[in-house]
Amino acid sequence: MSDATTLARAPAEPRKRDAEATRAAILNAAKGHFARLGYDCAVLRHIAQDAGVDVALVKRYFGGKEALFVEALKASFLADGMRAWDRATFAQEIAITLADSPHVDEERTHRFQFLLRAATSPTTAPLLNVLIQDRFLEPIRAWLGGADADARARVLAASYIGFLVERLVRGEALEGRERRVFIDRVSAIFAGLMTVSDGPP
Amino acid sequence: MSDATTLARAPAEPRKRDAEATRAAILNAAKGHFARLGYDCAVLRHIAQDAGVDVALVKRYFGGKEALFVEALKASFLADGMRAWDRATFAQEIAITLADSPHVDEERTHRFQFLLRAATSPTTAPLLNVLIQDRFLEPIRAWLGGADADARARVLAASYIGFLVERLVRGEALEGRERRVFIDRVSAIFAGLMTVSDGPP
DNA sequence: CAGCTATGTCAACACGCATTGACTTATCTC
DNA sequence: GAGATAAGTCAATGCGTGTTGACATAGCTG
Repeated sequence: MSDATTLARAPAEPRKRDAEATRAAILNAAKGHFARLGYDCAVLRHIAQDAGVDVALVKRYFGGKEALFVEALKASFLADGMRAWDRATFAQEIAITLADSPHVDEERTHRFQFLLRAATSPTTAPLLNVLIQDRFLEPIRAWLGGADADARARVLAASYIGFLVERLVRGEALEGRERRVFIDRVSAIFAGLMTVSDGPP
Repeated sequence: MSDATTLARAPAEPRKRDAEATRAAILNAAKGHFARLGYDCAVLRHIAQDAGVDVALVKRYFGGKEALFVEALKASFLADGMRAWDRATFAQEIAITLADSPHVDEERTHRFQFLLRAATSPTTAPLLNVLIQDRFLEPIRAWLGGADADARARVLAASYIGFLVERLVRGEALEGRERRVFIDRVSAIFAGLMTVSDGPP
């Protein structure tokens, strides 16, 4: 396998010299690998190979693995934030996505998987607190609005992550009645968190 | 640091020769390390050192890292299952625990962290499907009972895992009003999942 | 075209880890 | 008490990884 790939890759394209482009290619490959494998299991060599460049370039452009990780994490979150979700369909839409297979949605949930992997790796968890607050919790909080938005955002974010994990280990879409009930229950939870509480002000 | 511990440990106790005991010590240390660090970041040498034995013994008694992991995982789940929770206070109790710092509860949630870490490591995730079904989802399902217990158990388990992650990255207890609202919302979710649906049979 | 600089390549190094087999010694049996 | 066997120790090996600096060359600049 190893010699096959080596031989196949070698004479392909001498690769145009373009700093911007290769930097972007590395970053892009890194996002995927970190999201799929987490910091500890991701391998620089594989990332580089995926981007079609030499490993040494990640040092030149990013300085090291950890720096690359931080950069990729930021870039992943820059994407769209808590964009204009339709409040009427939000809960249902998310629930359906979560009932599906993890593979149908890879593009959109990549950044959340990234977050999940980062949060559960003991190496990277310490780097997260600020980013979580600023780019994850805060947008959700703002989008939710109303009283106690901070606590509600916390619960919403946590549940979401949990469903993400569940979908990850489940590996395939839910079917039939279980799927329907799952969607109902999950969307009920999200919907409940969108409404402001009945408690004292 | 290294020489200090080495010197301190060396002349302490020559360690009685007891296969059962050392095997148990290794397993016990392993449970803690795997739960805290996950499979990939856990280090056999540290586990052995923690158990007060030589690394070579984990090979003798378990065969290798992966085998030790599986053993520890099983042992962790054997503990008590979904034991006799009081249905009246269940939701509230869990919510309070989740609002607290992850450190106050280490003993009881160790096995769930173990599960979480195992589920989110790409190396060990494949080993989990059966165990998840048999020793995690199924007990919850049985405890919940009623219609659509499988789907509800799924949602309950997923939410719980999510809250666990949130508490993990939060690192400290919630305080004041945010804490109260958090507890209310979370226990509402769990309570909701305990009641059988209003949908069609 | 000559020469310079940014860009890309290569081969090694250092380190941590799991694994392994040969060696030592306690504990038990006859 | 002598010998056997289980229990524990030690040092070394091999592999994968991040990192690094020396080297090659494309593409621009004068």
